This record gives sequence, C-alpha cells and structure tokens, in this order.
Amino acid sequence: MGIKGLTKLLNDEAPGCIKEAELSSYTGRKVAIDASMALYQFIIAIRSGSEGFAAQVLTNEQGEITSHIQGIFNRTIRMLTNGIKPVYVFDGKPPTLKSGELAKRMARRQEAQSKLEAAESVEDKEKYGKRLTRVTRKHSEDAMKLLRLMGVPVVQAPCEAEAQCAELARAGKVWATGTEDMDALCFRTPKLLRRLTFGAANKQPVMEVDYQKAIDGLGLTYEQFVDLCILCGCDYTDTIKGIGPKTALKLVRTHGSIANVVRSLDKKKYQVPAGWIKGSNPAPSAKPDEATEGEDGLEGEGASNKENSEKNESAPPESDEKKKAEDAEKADDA
DNA sequence: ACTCTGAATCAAGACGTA
DNA sequence: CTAATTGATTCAGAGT
DNA sequence: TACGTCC
Repeated sequence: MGIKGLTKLLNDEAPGCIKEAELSSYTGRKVAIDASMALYQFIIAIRSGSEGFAAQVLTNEQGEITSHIQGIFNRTIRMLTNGIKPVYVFDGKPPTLKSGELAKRMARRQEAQSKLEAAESVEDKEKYGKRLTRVTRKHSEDAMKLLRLMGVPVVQAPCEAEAQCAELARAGKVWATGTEDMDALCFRTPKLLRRLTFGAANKQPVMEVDYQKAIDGLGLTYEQFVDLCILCGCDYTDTIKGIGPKTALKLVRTHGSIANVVRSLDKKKYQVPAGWIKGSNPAPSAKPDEATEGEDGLEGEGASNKENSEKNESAPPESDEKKKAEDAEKADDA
C-alpha cells in the first residue's frame, strides 16, 4: 500500500493533524501493530558482521533465521516496561486487487535474484540480498508463538493487517495503530503512531497523526479522502500520468468525488488507465459499485475485483469481533 | 521562474560497554 | 498451491 | 556517543 506523498501533503495542507510527542506520553495506551511489517524490518536490519563482509542475518544451528525473534522480543519488552500495551496483528490473505502490483514486485524480485548471482562486490551482494528478503509463514508463526508465551495478545487478520488494526482502534479495543504505513488512515484509524521505537539514543520523537484533524484540515469527507488516496496512487490501482498529490487534492476539492474528477478530465491530456474502477477502493465502507470510465476495459478483471473488495469489506468486522474482544481482555489482565 | 510529477535509490533494531 | 513493505530523498524533465 | 554483539 502506501499512499505516495501523503505525509508531505498532510504536512503542507493540514498541518494541525500531525504532532510529535515523547514516548512517555503514551504510557497506559493499547496500540495495534502490524506484525508483518515489523518482522520484515527486523529481518532486514538485525544482522551481524560488518566492514568487508556481506552482513548476515542471525540464525540458529539449523540455519533458520532468528533475527525477527530478537527484534520482537526486545521491542515488546521495551513497550511493556514503558507501559505501552501492544496488540500484534498478523496479515491474512492479501486482496487480489493487488495482483497487478504483486506481479511487478515478483519481476523486480527475480531481477534482484539474477543480479545477486552475478554480483561481484560485497556491497552489491548485500544490496541484492536485502532486496530478496521476505517474511515467510514460518517467521510469522515463530513470532506468534513467542508473543503468546509472553502473554501478549495476537490477532490474525482475515486480510490486511492495516485494516484490522484500524478496526480495532475504531472499536475502541486499542487507542491507536502503530505503523509506518500511512494506509491505516484510509481505514480510518482515529490515531496513527509512527516511529514507536526504542533506540537507546532515540533518534526522533513519536509522530502522531489524528485522522479527524487530517480530513478536516484537508476539507474533505472520508469518501473524498479515499478518492484522493486513489488518485495519488496506491497499491490497488495504476495512477493517472500527470496527476500527483497536489493536483489530486485540487481536483477532489473542486469536483467532489473521483467519479466527477474522471468525468471532467480532459481525456486527451490525461490517460485514464483501462479498467479503472471507481468504487473499488480499499476502504471498508466504500461502495464497491459504479462502472469504469475507461474505454477498452478488461471486463474479467473488473468483475473479480469487485467480488474481492466485497469480501474485504464484510469479513473483518464480524468474523473477528469475538477474537478481538478476547485478546483485548487478555491485554487488560496483563 | 516556478511547481509538480515520476523514476531511481536507499535505509530500515536494540543492547551493553567503553 | 503460492505469494507477502514502505517512506524519504534526490534529481531530471515536463508543464504552467 | 561509538562500536561490537545478538544466533
């Protein structure tokens, strides 16, 4: 996911919604955390060896990676001692809306692999090696086991972890979503915390984004905000050439909705990608309807997309409500 | 001149000790 | 049956 | 704060 340039846009256009604070001001708060992303960062960052050698991940005797264990363990301990109660949320199946983007990533991955085999210098080997890292099912299971043993609540999301985190926050089960990914705002998490980390020499303060102030500052409704994000470019759709954050905001402000924006665009100037689905945004409450404005559309894809976005929307709130409640209670006990 | 986009590139944790 | 991340920064070039 | 270590 990731909305291109959203942080910068919020900073420029809705300054009130971002503030910075010390870690200590969050004691007593429950925070939902996207576990997969954390694991990924740990595996990339926690390495041994230094100058002159390609850095290596930590492993056990069988050669299995243990970097993520170190990372999760330390960070969780730190949170607990600081009075912050984490709830780790693990990814479920990714929506197939993403398949296009995923295919691109696969391609880049393969490229990295072949470059790695051809690489001579240590730097290159390291660079391409990192590009190949990924979080496997096993890494997630390791982390879940560890967290359960530590008495820290774990939630298995039906789909994307970010969406589930936002649901937890909206339901009041947790106070905020702790992530580096601005996508959580599209799922209406009331509060979003970034840089919730604990480096000894803490580099930067925690960054707190307030959802309500964000859309108020931009002067948009929730639907318009989601439309803005789609126009800016997210993982689910291609972008329109020539439209970035600034013009996207202007367009949504003046036309009110993405449908009107597309309708009023000069088609000679701006090429709207084929098969652009107006309603198929990642937001839980967005209506998955309305046909595409694209000319020679690929009907097959459009249909399957629609199907899937509906699954995304209906699954999280209901099927997980009980699990959520149980886990939240556990958090209280601890 | 100025603004914006878009492609490419990079970096990514936390501890204890000196 | 398998996949599975992002944001910040910088710079070139197009558009206004 | 810089640096080596975590497996």
